[in-house]
Amino acid sequence: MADKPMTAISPTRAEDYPEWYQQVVRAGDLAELSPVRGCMVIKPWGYSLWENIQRVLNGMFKATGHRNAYFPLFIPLSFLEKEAAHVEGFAKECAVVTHHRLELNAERKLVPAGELEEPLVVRPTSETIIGAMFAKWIQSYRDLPLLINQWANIVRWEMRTRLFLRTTEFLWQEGHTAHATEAEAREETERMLKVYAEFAEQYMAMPVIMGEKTAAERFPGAVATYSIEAMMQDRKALQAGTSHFLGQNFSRASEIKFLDAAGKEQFAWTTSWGVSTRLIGGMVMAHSDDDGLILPPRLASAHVVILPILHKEAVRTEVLGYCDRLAAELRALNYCGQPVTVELDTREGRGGEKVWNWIKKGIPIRLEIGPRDIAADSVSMTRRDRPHKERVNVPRAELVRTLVSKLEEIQQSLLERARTHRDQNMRRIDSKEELVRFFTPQNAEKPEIHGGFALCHWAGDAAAEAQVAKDMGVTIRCIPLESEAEPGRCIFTDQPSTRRVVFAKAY
RNA sequence: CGGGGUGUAGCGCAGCCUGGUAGCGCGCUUGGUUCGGGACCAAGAAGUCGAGGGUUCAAAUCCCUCCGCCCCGACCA
Repeated sequence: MADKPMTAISPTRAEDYPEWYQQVVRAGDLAELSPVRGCMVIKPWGYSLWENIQRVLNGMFKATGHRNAYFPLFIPLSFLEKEAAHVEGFAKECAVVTHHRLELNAERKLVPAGELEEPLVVRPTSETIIGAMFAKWIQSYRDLPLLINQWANIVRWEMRTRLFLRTTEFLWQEGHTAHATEAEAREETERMLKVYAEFAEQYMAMPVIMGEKTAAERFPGAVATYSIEAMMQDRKALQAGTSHFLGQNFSRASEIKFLDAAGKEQFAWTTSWGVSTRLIGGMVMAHSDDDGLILPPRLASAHVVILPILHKEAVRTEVLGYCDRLAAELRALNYCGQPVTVELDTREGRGGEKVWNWIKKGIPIRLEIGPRDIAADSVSMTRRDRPHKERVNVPRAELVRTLVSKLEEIQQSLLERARTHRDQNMRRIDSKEELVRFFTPQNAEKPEIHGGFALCHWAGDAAAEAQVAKDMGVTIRCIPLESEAEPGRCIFTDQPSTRRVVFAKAY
């Protein structure tokens, strides 16, 4: 029996997808678990992904008229109590600060001493505290719309955590806006959802479905919640971003009132929307393979690595000099409005080991340069989206001329690959039996990758929705916004339905 | 919070059943040979065996208590 091909990551996706994911994150040096339960340390290679995400999204938020601000980490308990549904949704996962001082006791142990009059909640989201400030800032219709965003950390005390996908503390961005009319607020909700969808597809190379959440999946306190849903390589759905139309629920709770042009007092209409470091987990699961990370060039921590081949002492200086000059020339190039980023790996050590190191880190392009290449004034290039053996020699001048378009080719090939994968695993399903078959693995002991997105008619029956979630762990991910209206009958209740919704297992 | 598992060197593990004072692989350090795709040889550093208590001449090993972590479930971006 032949051995299976050696892979840098073990287990492979097919063998054990969740474990593969953890190993890819670790081997790619993105993040690791911290001494604090459920919290992660994001390492430099992973954090630069977040910096790139921030940079691009910030530009998109500014372009749509938003401004950044910062609100406190601590929220008075009483603020959270103001909106009934909101309380219910978040109370169970709040971290609470009750003391403000530590003292040494007789055993030389630090113990909390000064009890707070009112406990402070570490923000699980900031609607209430931002609402309190909005109430002060808004008096007139001339103060509207108010379009604010903040980059912040959030704490939600989750039972189970996974690196990037669900951690106790995570980084995110939350936009909060207030408007004079319902129509304007609804428009904003949709606008930002589209910003997220564009970002996911154009930058993360991750195709998404935009849709509205059912009541069961709605943000606590929202009138309507919308999301972008992406399919991971194990065919499960990842909610990658949300946008909420909050109606007047929070403006009533926080008394965000204004005088309209007719001099009449009205409650403002608000929205909120966010994406988090979860996006990084999504990017990993959308593109990486059994040899580790594959990063989309537009967000990659770096674009190119140059690996000088330095075996012979005699030519060492010459090789390094050549590589330095090439690195400088490549850095002067522009990709997607940013300078091309180049890593020059001059570490000691065997070439093969270093090469695999960069494969696992997912860098889009590797260049190996030794005396033979220099003699020919060419470099040996390998693309992370192609097989590792597929190495091409490119004349140096041509490399410099075509590097940017190569990066863009990789970006597009990743998007195409992800789109094909999603489309191949998205199916119209017209009976409950077929749905059960679709989401039932062949091997119940050790479920293989199965299922996908099932497009089914559903007439809005919450009981049927809850039942399928309980029986199979399958939920309605969203009611797609861009699908064609199509009359049909609910696969559970046989009631008339106007359009299909997306059923899937989810993260 | 319920069910299951696990804790021994930086990481991954063996040793425990049948007590005798610490071992393997990877990594790390040093030297050498190698080197155009995951090298090899040699020497070395590194562990209060999760914590506390008990039994014993003797405990990683047996007994009791506590703690951490992981997986499954309920909850979630």
